[in-house]
Amino acid sequence: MAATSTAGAGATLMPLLIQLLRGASDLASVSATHAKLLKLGAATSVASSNHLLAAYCRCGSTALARHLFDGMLDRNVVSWTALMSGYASTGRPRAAVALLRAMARSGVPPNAFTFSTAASACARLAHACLGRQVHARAEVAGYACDNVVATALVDMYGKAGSVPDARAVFDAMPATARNAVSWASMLSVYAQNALGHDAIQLFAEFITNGEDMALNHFMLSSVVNACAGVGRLSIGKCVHGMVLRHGHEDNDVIAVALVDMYSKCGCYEYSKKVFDRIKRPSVIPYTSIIVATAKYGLGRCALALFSDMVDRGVQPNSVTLLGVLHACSHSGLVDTGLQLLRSMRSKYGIDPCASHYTCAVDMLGRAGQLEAAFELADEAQVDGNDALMLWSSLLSACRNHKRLDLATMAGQKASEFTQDVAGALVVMSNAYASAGQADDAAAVWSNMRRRGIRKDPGCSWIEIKDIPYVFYAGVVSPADERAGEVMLLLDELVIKMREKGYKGRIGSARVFDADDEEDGDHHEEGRGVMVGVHSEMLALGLGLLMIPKGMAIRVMKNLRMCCDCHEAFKLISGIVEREFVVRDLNRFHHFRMGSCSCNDYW
DNA sequence: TTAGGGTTAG
Repeated sequence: MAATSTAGAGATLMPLLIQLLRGASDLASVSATHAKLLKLGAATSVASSNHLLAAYCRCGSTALARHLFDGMLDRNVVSWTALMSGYASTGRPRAAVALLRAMARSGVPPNAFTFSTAASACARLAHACLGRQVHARAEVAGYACDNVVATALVDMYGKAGSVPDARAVFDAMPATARNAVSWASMLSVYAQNALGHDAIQLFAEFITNGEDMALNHFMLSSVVNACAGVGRLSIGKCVHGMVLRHGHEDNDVIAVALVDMYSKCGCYEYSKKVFDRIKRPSVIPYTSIIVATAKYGLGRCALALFSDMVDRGVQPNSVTLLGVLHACSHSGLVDTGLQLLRSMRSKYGIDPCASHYTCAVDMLGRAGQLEAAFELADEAQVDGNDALMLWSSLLSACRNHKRLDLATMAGQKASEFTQDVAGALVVMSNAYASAGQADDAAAVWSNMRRRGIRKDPGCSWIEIKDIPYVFYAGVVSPADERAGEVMLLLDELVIKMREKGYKGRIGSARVFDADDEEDGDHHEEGRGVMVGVHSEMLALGLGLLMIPKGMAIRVMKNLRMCCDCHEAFKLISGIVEREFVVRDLNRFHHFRMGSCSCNDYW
């Protein structure tokens, strides 16, 4: 009789206890509820065990969840999937994938929940091979066309860097199955894989085809991110308008994306404005603005933002400190930077890693303290790709400071650490060239050509009336309507620059004098002629022709700007009395009235 | 029991 009454009480209490479990986020309350269920004799049913399992996973106790799972007499698909999800979300995605195999052996058939969880685990691993196996299993089981599974697969392929596979899964989804999440996932696949133009294209498609779906903050942040990557200011501004119209201006993730976008599009002031609107900035917004400030060469402002952040009790992370070091590096604040590197651990509890050392080595190298840079590089004790980066950066510092003896040493060190054949060859050819061994350098290049090894070509681009124009060094297609005009304009500018004493090159060949006999073959009606003109010069030329006076000309480049082009941009900004903003691989240069914001320290 | 977004040197 007593037993019946307990069972009766259990039946009444069960929904309440399940409700408690669903809302529980701390281990203590989950354990307490577990104890109550045991007391009621209701803890052994599959349903209640599954609720307990999920609750333990939610509060991060996968060990307890596993213990419970192992003791279950009967397990269904929910039990397996809940534990899998627990592993995936607590940093053990490999264990999650292993569970999928164990599940197959156990004979419990997986469902859509299982496959989307497994795909998400593979996404965390960024492991295309494992992901493909999950995809194949889902296909066989007939769940690959489920919209959640397909979306998880899109995300997985994207995170694993297989963009065409992601797109194929997205394209295979029936249009009616695609929802805001699937579109947003595909968009972020492009954005995360540095395919900003494709992301923007997809966004345009979404706006045209998917008007019935609400434009959500995930999509907005991804597309802002894409605009940042490719420097499409006009689209970025347009999306900012959408952010405001859809009421997402208080979303911190979008705000950070906007800070980053404006900064990467050369509009530091807008970037700062967006940052200043964030009510209580956390570490990521602070880091973002510090990095932006550093890239504009405003080292002291970046340091001020950093101390403001610390004063407000926001704990910096490893990326923040890298940003601060970067600020010191680009503003010549060597002592401050070194102090920070030495006190990272004691002050902020963060151990310097390869990236911090590389940044500090770069800072010393930039300042010409090459011996100290060598010592620090040796001290860093890094290997693999990190070491390649570290020594390559020191190599370029040695070259810039014309220390050819040290350049070959750094080049030798760098090439010890690379498996990338092309990378090693470029490093070595640079080292030879710096040491004045031009023949050796040329031999390396011809060896590369013979073996069909290529590096990505340098290019620059400029956006004019919402259209991006891309230029490669020395490549001006005669079919381009304005190519002739661009070359003519550059010719004229070079003559004016020469009058001001410019001796540099703006291409792979020197700028010729009209009376330069040696290069007489290139003469054309007595005018100086340029061969292999650098891509940023071509972009600037088109900008000067097409962008109305009074508007700044913004040029993007995928490599570092060379010293000669830097000098040329300075002079031209004075000659034509216009402002230019150049975003190169590392930072910004703002040219105005014959000088640059970097004060020639970069 | 399932899917999506932010900062990172050279």
